[in-house]
Amino acid sequence: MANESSTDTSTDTATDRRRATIWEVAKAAGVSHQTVSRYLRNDAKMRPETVARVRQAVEELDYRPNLTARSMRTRRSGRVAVLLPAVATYGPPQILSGVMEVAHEHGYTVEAFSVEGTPADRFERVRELADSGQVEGVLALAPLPPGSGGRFPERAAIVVSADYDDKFRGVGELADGSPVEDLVVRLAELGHRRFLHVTGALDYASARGRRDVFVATVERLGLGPAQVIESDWSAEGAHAAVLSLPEKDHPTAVIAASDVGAAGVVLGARERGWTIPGDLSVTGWDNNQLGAYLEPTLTTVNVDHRKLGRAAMARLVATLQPETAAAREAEAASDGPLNTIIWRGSTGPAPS
Amino acid sequence: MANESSTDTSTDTATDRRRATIWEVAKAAGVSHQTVSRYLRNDAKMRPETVARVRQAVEELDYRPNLTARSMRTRRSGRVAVLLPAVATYGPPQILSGVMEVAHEHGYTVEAFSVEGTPADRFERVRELADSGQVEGVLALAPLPPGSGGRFPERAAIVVSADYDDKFRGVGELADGSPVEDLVVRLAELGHRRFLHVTGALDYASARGRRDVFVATVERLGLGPAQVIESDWSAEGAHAAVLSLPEKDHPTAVIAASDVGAAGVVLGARERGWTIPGDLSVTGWDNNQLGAYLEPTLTTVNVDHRKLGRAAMARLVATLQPETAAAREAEAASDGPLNTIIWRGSTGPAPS
DNA sequence: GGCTAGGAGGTGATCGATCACTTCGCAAGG
DNA sequence: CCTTGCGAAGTGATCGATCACCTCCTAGCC
Repeated sequence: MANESSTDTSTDTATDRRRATIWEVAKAAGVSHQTVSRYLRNDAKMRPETVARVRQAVEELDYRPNLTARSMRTRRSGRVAVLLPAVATYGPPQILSGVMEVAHEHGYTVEAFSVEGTPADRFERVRELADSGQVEGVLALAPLPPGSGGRFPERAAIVVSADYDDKFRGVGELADGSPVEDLVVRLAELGHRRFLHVTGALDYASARGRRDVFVATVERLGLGPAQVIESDWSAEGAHAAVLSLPEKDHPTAVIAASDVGAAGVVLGARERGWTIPGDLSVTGWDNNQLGAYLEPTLTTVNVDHRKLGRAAMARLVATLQPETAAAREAEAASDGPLNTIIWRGSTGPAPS
Repeated sequence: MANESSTDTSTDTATDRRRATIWEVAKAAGVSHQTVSRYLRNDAKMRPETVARVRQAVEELDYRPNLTARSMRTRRSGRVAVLLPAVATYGPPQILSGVMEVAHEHGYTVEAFSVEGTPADRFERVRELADSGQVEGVLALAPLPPGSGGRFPERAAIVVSADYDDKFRGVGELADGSPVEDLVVRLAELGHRRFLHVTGALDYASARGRRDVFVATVERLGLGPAQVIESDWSAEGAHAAVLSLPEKDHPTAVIAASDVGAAGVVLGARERGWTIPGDLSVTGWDNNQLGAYLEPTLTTVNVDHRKLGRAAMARLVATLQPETAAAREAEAASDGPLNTIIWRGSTGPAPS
């Protein structure tokens, strides 16, 4: 509403007032340009008096190093590219916050790219970026085609393809499906014996991860062959899955791969006359804010997206600067839990 | 799960295989470096034969222009900065998608920054960015302090502070509160006469915008002094607001500033024994996916975030390249609606 | 034939920093 | 007294493009 929006400074001011160069600073300080350069790079071997003179000149002229010139000479751009999926319908910005935090902490600036299309398209884009020499590294927050790992015979840029998929659902070491194990174990303690997992779209690595953990856990607990119905994150898919269940000996606990899917499960259960959590316990994933206001309130998994982003960029930085690998360790060590389960009203003891 | 994650190319390959320069291309093509430069810049006045020779040399050497060197000479970085709020809990990535789309369409790369703290901190950061000469423009997707508009006496970079606030809720010309008017009018047609608006946090421009439109519309329709209760986007605040209403002649329609707030309203109404939409109609904002699964399903406002982002960057580009201002017009003209109301079960005729 | 116009391409300077050497000055050691 | 060593600062080359200006050549015209 206020008119503070859309402000442009007069372009002429911009043009004629050029920033001072290292030479001008040198002249003002009565030293050589190289001495100024030393000052900028914090070279230890300078007389305090000289340092002071340069410092003053820098301040008077409001000098700032031209990073373009610097990076031309040093052949280091100090930039990393982050590839974001273009079509993310879900995908918290906190992940990007975490990414930027770590990048800036290590002196990198972040260039954002988005890319439409298939994983193959993305792969091509990443190659291009890595090959362009514009950036030192590429962090792909969208999945690349399976097996593209070894296929980066490119130049300067190093690629870390993080384990995220199109919807920013984390998988792999960063955010694996392990909470599924906790969910199943706890529900088993509550007496549940027949479990069902309604998956996300299985071309998503995270969906596969959750399914795999589910299957492994159910079998480990000796709860018979795991029941899995493939779906696609949507409520409709989960809804249909519930309707397809047999009336007799139907599952009493459903692990959905998303909150939206869980909502579909609840809807389907209602239509079949099953009460929740009386006849059926349901869990979701994502901690959607409205989950606490569903009827019943929804048990879900909360994901610390910022931490996810931090870990991803820490990995890239560690690859770029092996000597700073300590950073990555530190990052890994700073673990509070990445995922926490929030138990609410949609889960309860198994029906007797 | 797959081991395609975290891949680093051998650094030595990166180091020794330097990209060919314009000079090497020139030598290979048997022309001068300047001719190669002409070829790159698509200079019209070249003999087709020469063009072919250069083209072949470029391909053979897999040459690509060093953009750092170019931008050093041309003094144009081709980069714009986008300032993202660090703490956004809500804030769809589609907005960033839209921003990047338009930037890339116009040949800019996008540098992402986030910033913690107060609007004043952000303002300082924007100044710094604009002043650094690193970027040609800054797009602030977080609000700056009121009145900071005229205070950018900086160099090259031009600043457009878009009308977004900490939670990416759009306001102003891009996404004003006008859907509020439609909501109120339609509900009035359904017989409602006593309206209540539960605001978002009023330091957010978008919250103020929605409130202002609400007040204006209610008064225009002659529905008496508008009833407004200040809240903060949260469910708790909205919940408390409902509990504070009088039993007699309470409002029959509540416009909440967010879906979460609407959920709080619904909860409060339940506790008071009011049915929805029988005794009370409720509307939200944001089109949270779970809104369709609340009891009752939630009427809400869907916002086209990608379009929002496109419009914002189009504005910046138009400022940077006034001659291309056509772009902005085109962007503005390509309007499907930015906001659409989704009517669902939480709204209905006024109680008789 | 001579002169001009303009197409096509070449030459050298330049952008603003860092790097690799060189130089200067002073003190310690032989 | 000369040499050596080293701290401190200076000189010139360099990164890879573009810009400004110059040269060459040929066609066209009087």
